[in-house]
Order: sequence, then structure tokens, then C-alpha cells
Amino acid sequence: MNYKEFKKLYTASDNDISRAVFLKNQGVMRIKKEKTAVTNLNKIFAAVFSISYNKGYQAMSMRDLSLKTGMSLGALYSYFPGKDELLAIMQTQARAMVKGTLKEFSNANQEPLARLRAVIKAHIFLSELFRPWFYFTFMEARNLTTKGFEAVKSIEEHTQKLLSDILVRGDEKGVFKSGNHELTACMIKAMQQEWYLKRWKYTKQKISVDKFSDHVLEMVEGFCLAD
Amino acid sequence: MNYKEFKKLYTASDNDISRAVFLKNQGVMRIKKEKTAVTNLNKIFAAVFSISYNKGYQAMSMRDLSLKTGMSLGALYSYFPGKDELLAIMQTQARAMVKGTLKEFSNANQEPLARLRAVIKAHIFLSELFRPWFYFTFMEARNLTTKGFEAVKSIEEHTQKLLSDILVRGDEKGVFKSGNHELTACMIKAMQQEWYLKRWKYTKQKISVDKFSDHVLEMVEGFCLAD
DNA sequence: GTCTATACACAGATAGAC
DNA sequence: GTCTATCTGTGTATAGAC
Repeated sequence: MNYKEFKKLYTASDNDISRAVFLKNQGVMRIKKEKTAVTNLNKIFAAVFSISYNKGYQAMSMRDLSLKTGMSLGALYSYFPGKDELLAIMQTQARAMVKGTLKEFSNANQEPLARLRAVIKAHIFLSELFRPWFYFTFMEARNLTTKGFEAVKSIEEHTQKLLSDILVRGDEKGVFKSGNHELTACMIKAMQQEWYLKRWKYTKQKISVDKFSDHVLEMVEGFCLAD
Repeated sequence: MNYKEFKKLYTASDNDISRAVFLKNQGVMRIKKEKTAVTNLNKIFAAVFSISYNKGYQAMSMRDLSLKTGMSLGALYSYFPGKDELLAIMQTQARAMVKGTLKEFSNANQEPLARLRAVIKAHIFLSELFRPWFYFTFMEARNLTTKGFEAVKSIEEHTQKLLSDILVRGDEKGVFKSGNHELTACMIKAMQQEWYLKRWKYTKQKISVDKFSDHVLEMVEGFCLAD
């Protein structure tokens, strides 16, 4: 699977995320019409990413957001109860998306090696498709409340286990070498994260997402595959 | 080399950093006595790390810092011209420390494999010894001015080149496989960074810095060593 | 649903006594 | 060198007109 094929398989877009946010948070937002809400949520999220990419979420003021979206302060506050809650909503939505997608790609493959490849690539490709969401989730996790941060740790452990389970299974089947599978899973996650945390570097070096993900897999397979 | 041996070889401490900051910034700080300055800079840096670890540098107010250090607002401002400058000073100092140390450990080894091992481990061990500095440098780089951020990119590229040069040299000598050495260097850096970015995870899983660094080396050697 | 105007808390920074 | 007191700008959030 390469990135192009991934995008054919996986057709979700920013619009779908905004719609999901609207449906989940109807209780707290004063907007009732779906179409209006989705349009403006798209604008709000795009503005948040654009502003906080450079100076961080804390340093982004509501006035910044108002200016960038073209919406007034009053209008913004009818989409979310407060700045902290907006952050929490976005983080929660991002986590749900990742969890769902990885499960989907994991289930589509039974053999350990094929499953490992699919899960690793799906994660990298998903982070390419929704890059701002991934970067944001990582960098702004600290600004969450304790409960929110627990959820961050929880998904980190969940995706680690998804990988280590595959490694253990492959080990039992004789496809993979034995070793510290938890640590190997951590290394895989570290390499995946590199793609969206240091995107400027790969743009500059003209390394495509396909080249990058192939290299990750080469390293992982070089280390994991039984002789 | 393990972490214990590293600490015997490399005896720098927080005190040395504070002294270096004092000496380099005598032009901008109103404090003249070295001993006073070093003592209080130690307090200031420790407080900055403690506060900004949870909520980020932007969200830390000067009043927070005053409370944590036990120094008044007025006193703080005689150690640095402003909050932004304090950040810049800390980031600059951290970069100088990393650059110097890696060079030292690189030069101490001539053979590509020995040099690769030394540089990789030195970086991980250094990040363990000065963990708050490393975490802070990464997470708060965004809050720097354009010029400051250029410096961040510059050291990222510098350490990447340090690694890729070793790989190229070993490739020529027939010790390492050929391949995309730049990308491999990126992967190594990603794994190293993992150690200080997700320290909570390794504390929880009771994985020591020696175990971690050995695993990184195993993966790298498994991929790089010629048959 | 969206706007303008505004409340009020808290930020960074400085002056000047000690 | 360090303190207290204070200036001034900006932050989040809300009320109420349209």
C-alpha cells in the first residue's frame, strides 16, 4: 500500500470531522443547523491550527481566532463553552479518529507481517492526511486537564499494545524474532511520530511520505523478521 | 559504555550551566557577584522547568515564577531583561551544551561502528542527565522568534549530519550497508528523542536508560551492519 | 446566529525605597 | 540585590441589540 492507494481506501475529510464534532457536542453548542455548524467548525479548526502551529494554543487569543475566522467573539462562543473546552473537544475527536482507523486497518489483515505493515503505514498515512490534527494533538496535550492527559496516555498505550500484540503473535508463529516487543513497539511509534513532528525537515529534504514509510518498514523488518 | 560510566566521564552539572549562562550574559543582567547569580539562576531554571513542564512556558506567569523561586518580581527582572529573553537564553545554552558534548564523544572514537555507538549513547545519556533541558528545548522551540527557530533547525540538521557522516564513512569502509543514510540518521534521532519526550512511559514500564539505549543500538545495528 | 460593547481579571514590566 | 507598589495592555468571557 502506498499513500495514493490509502487515500482511495480511506476517504474521510475535514468535513467529516467537523460533522462528528457537531453531532457529539450538540449539548454544549448553541448552533442548531448542521450545515452552518459544519461550515464554521471547519473555519474554526483551520484557524486554530494555523495560529497555534507557530505560537502554541495558549498564546493564541480568542481575538486572534476571531480575526482569522472572520467571526466575532460572540459568535465563536456559541460554538464552544470556552477556550479550554475547545481544546478538549478537538483532542477527543482526534483520538477517536486515530483509534477507529487503526482498528480498521488492523482487522483487514490476518497474517502478522501483513498486519504489521498495514498498521504502521496506515498510521503514517493518516498522519499525513490529517497532519494538523496530529501535530496539534501531540503539542497541546500538556494544556489539557489531568483527566484529558490521562486519555492521551491511554491512547499512547493502546496503539503501543496494538503493535506489540502483532509482534508477539508473529514471534509465536516463527515469523518474527523474539525480543523485547514492547520496546520495539515504542521505537516504531517514535519513528511514526517523527513524520508529523518534524515535517519541515522532510519537506526541505524532499522526502515523500512513501519513501519515509518504506524506510521505517525496512528498519523494522530488518530488526524483527526471523532469519 | 553504560549510563554509570557516562556520568564518570562527563561530570557537568546544573551549576555549570548556570555559571556558563552568567558568564555569557553579564552584559544584560544587573547581578555582578557570580556566586549570587549562579545560586539564583539555579533556582530560576528549576522553577521554569517545574512550572512549564505541566502547562507550558507561555502559560507560566512571572508571578508563578516569583512564587516558586521565592524571589520577587523585581529581583527576577535583574537576572534577565524579559520573559522572552529568558526563554532565548535557556534555549541557546541548551544547544551549546548538546553540540559540545556530541563533538567530544564523536572525536574520542575513530572506527565508524565505535563512533556511531558512542554518539548515539552519549546523546541519550546526556538527555537523561539534563532531561528538563531537553524536554524544554523541544517543547518550547515554537515560542522563539524566527531567528531563534532557525537556530533550532540548524542544530537539528547538525546532529543529523553528525550521524549520517558516520554512516557514509562506514559504508565506504564496508562496515555498514549502503542505503539512504540521511533517512537512517533521522530515524536514529527520532528514537533518541523518544526517551526524553515520553519519559513518563518508560518510568511507568520500568525501562532503564541502559535498556533503552541498548535497544536503540540493536535496531540500528541490525539494520546498518554489513553482512 | 451574529454582532458590538464592555466587564473585570491578570499579564509583563518598571520605579524607587531599603 | 531585593523588595513593594503600581502602571498599562491584553486576556477570556458575557449581555443584549439586531
